[in-house]
Parts: sequence; C-alpha cells; structure tokens
Amino acid sequence: MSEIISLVNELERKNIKVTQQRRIILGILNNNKGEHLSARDIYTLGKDIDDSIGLSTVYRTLNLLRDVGIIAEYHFDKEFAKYELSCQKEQDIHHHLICKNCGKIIEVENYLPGHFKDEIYDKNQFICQEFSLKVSGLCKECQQLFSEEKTS
Amino acid sequence: MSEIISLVNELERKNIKVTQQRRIILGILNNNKGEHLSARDIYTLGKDIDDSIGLSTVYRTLNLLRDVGIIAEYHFDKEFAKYELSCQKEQDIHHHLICKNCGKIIEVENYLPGHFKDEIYDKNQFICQEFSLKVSGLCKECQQLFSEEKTS
DNA sequence: CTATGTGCAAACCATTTGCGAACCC
DNA sequence: GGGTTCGCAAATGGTTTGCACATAG
Repeated sequence: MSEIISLVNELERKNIKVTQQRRIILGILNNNKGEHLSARDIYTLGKDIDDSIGLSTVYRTLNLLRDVGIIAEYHFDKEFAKYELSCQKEQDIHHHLICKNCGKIIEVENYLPGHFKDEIYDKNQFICQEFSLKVSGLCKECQQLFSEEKTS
Repeated sequence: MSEIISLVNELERKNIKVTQQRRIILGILNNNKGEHLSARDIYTLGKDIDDSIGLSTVYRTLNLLRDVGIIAEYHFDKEFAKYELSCQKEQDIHHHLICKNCGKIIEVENYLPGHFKDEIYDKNQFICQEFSLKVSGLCKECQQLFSEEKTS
C-alpha cells in the first residue's frame, strides 16, 4: 500500500500539516477502501494503532479531509455520517442502493451518461466536483419476505 | 388547491387516521411544493394555523409520511433533514446541485436515462422506489468569486 | 519558536421518547 | 369506549467546541 504516500503528499501540497493522527486516519481509510466507515469505526480502529487518539480529533480530521476533497461523506437514511476515500479514477465512481427494509447498502457501477457533467455545466453553469446517486427500495431478500407475508 | 384532498384520501386508503394536525402538515407541504422545509419550518408555519401544535407531533407525522412514501426526506450537507412532497409524476422528478461554497441548492431536471430503473433491477434484483442525485460543486456566482480572488 | 493540532470533558442541538390527557372512528 | 395520537418536557446521541498542553515545521 504505497498509495498512502500519495495521500500524504496531497496534504503537503495543500499546506496541511501531516501529523501522526492524520497519517493514522488516512491509513485506516486506505486499508478499508470500499467500506463505509463511521467516525466511531475509525476511532476504534485508530485506538488499536495509537491508544491515545481522541474522538474529537477523528471528527476534526474527517471534516478537514472532506473539505479538501480527499474523502467523501455520505448520509444514508437517518444514520450518522459514513466516510470513504474519494474516487480518484472515473471508473471507480459508484452509487448506492439502500434497502428501505433491512438497511443493506449495495454498491453499483455508475449508470450516468458520461456527458452529464457537461450537460449540468451547459444548462446551469454549475461545476460538478462530485456526485452521488442514492436509490431507495427493496433488496432481493426483502422482496421475498414481503411476498411470503402476503401468502401466509 | 384541491390536491390536498387526494393526499388525505391517500392516508385513508392506507388506514392511517386523518387528524387535524396531519391535515395541517399536509396542507403546509402542499402549499410549499418545490421548497425544502425543515421540521422546524413546518412547526413554525403550523403554529400560525393552530398554536397548540407540538414539535414532536411534527416529527412523528413527518416520519409517518416518509415511511408511507408521501413525502421525501433529504439530507443536504451536514444540515438537518428537509422534506417535500414526493413526486407523483415521472416528469416532476428532479435532482439537486449543492454549492460547496455558499450552500445554495439548485433544482435541475432528471438527467437519468429512463431505463435506469430496469437496469438496476436486471443487474441487482433491486426494486427502485425512489432515487435522488446529489451533485456537489461550485455555482456560477461562487466560481466568479474564486476567480476574482486569484486575480487580486 | 510559534502557529497549529490534540485530548478531554462539557456543550450543542436536531430528533426521539415516556407519559398522562385529548381525540378520532 | 378503546385504542391511537397529541403536547410537553426530559432524554438521547452523534457531533462540535473551549481550553490547556503537545507537536510539526
């Protein structure tokens, strides 16, 4: 995992101090790509590496990384915030299907037409930096549960 | 505004009691289509109609209406929840551009290909009930601000 | 050396909940 | 009339903040 170095470089390039705690948090995010971690998850994982790390530092760091675009923050349902490294490559972009019944989150590929960023700029003069599609509905398993209920 | 009647009918059809408070809240949502109201906004507006209405009733009612699909709940940024009537007609579906600098929310038409619900079902056996696209970036005005900063 | 970051504990605040009274059907 | 809903006030819990100390550069 040498990608952590490029993440640290990105901080330096933005004139953000690279502290031990920030390095730890970036490492955790980098080792859990594709996962959606809460601030508490990251705090717990961080404790294993450096027991003295504080929860407020985790929050402050996550807010900082979000503001400079290194990580993405999601709010699924009424749950608390979840974080993951921002997608660097266009083909890494994915979206989320959220089951209204069991809360499961399924990641799916990007369904949006490639030109949609341009379309948004042409029509609204709005520069799209990030986008995320949230689809709510019923997952395969919960559909079956409901059809069983009806027949019983 | 006779649409309020069809909303009330929808409640009755779902065997949900139609109380004075629920009628008031539906009315407020119906009179503010296209707006994004917070629970507090609705509470304040409701007070003007019936001063005795309680904030917890507003929350309980909004949760109820959300669960049965009559209203949509949004979480923009770190802000608290915002609500609006669900789109009844396909062509009412819209998405949101959120400016990272000033927080302004711009509504735009649905850019997604019409067949995308089917695509999601075919590939993931997931039934799409609702979907919303959130685009973060810079609005026209804030782009100008940034370019002025650079030149000064 | 100095501005910035950190840990702790307390504060914050939108949202939820418990309970007795009020209300809809 | 009986179960649901309401209003109030108190509790909840994720997130933020104030402050004294530690640390990066």
